[in-house]
Amino acid sequence: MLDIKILREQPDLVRAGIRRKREDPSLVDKALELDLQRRQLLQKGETLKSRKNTVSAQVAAMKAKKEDATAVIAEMRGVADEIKMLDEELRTAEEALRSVMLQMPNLPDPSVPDGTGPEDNKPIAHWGEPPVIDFPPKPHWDLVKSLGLIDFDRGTKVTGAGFPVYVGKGARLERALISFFLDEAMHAGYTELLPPLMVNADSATGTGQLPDKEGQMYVVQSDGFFLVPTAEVPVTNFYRDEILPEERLPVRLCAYTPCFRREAGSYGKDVRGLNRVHQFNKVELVNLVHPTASAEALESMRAYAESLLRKLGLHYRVLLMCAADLGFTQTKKYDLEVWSVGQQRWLEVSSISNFESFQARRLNIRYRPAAGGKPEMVHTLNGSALALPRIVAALLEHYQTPEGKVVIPSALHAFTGFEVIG
RNA sequence: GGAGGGGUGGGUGAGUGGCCGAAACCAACGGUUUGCUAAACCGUCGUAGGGGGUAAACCUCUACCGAGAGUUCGAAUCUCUCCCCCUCCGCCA
Repeated sequence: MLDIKILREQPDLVRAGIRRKREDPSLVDKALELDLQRRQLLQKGETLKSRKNTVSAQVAAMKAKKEDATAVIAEMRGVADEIKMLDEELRTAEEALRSVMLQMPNLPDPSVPDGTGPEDNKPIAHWGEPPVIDFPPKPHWDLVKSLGLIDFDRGTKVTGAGFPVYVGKGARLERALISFFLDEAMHAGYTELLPPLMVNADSATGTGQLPDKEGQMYVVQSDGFFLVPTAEVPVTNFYRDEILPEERLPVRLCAYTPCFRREAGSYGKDVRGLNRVHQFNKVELVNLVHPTASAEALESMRAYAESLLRKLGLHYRVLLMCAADLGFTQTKKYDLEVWSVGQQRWLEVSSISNFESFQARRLNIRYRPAAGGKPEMVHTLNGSALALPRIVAALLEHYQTPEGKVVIPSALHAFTGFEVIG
């Protein structure tokens, strides 16, 4: 959520940002109108309440002096109802304003390029080379089948399509990658959380899954919970409604969780193998930082995620997302994509975003300046480090041998306990 | 799931209809005192939203004592619903 004060003070700036995101700038005018209406109602109601308080104090004083207060009381009878009505109107206005504000996207950072879609994302860095393979490389869905690493069919039987079962060395490889990513994060100074896999509606609203993206989450109807679509949700909500001392910043948290996504509407393309599944594993980073530090934090998170790919020896590229391809809550975002030899295409394995104060305002996470003064919103960032399925896909394809085996990169040996599959 | 107890400011904790945004203590911050430290003493010490003020300072109003609704001229205090925590019982990994 944006700060309503920015709308009041610099509406043009906000409109321009919204336009860059290809969303509706007239939201600004709607919000300003509702804001004005809200303040008028507020003033009316408060004047009345002030009078009520004054008169009530008079009644108390009169009764203390054993005077007759019935006249005054009679005069005030009915004022309570009037106040109630005004409060009701005010509540309606506030809800309308909030609903408009919740529809208003975060503004893109000035360093984000213009664009109209994914084709305008800017590749800004490459690392490594596609592996030299002098035989027809297999896609990972063939490899996991022939090597018995993942059983998609039985997963479909047990739950449904998109719920793979990892088997034997496949399961072990998955676990090894999770441990590797978590250990690396710990060495980089992150505190590990193992959070709940279900969250309540407040948490889902705080990070922006609700109200818009409800259809993307699995819902536990009977208890009003949502299965986490990413660890971002429980982890960022960890400090919801809190005021942190400035000395505590930056807060750097990491967490492994399974991620549950309905992926409604994405049937058809790109769903083969591990490209898109309903449950997958991911290690996520969350940073809560001082407002002046978020730009730098974004870069350092990106550099950290890159370091993981380098240790795994995977060919990758970095994309700076254009304004149109930014998510609703994001001001700036990098995607990391690894090269899939078997599919001859790039696969997104990490997305690193700065939300500045947008999420913090929804979540009400503030810090108290060390110098004293009013609490201010922190800036939040998150990034995958990393999402497992496509890493596994790229890794199996990248390190496959002509005999159909797979060589495990040395960084993982300590975690897998084996160096080759097959 | 059943029975009982409870949710008050950063913490402990008082407050059963008005003078309560809320005692007291602790913590924190500023100061006085002090050779240094400690102690003592004085002061400050919640959040949010309006209005005023050129802005900061500051002034002023309103709301908030788990959440919501109700009773009343007036609610932290009484009533109802819900949420959460604790204790005991049951069930259970």
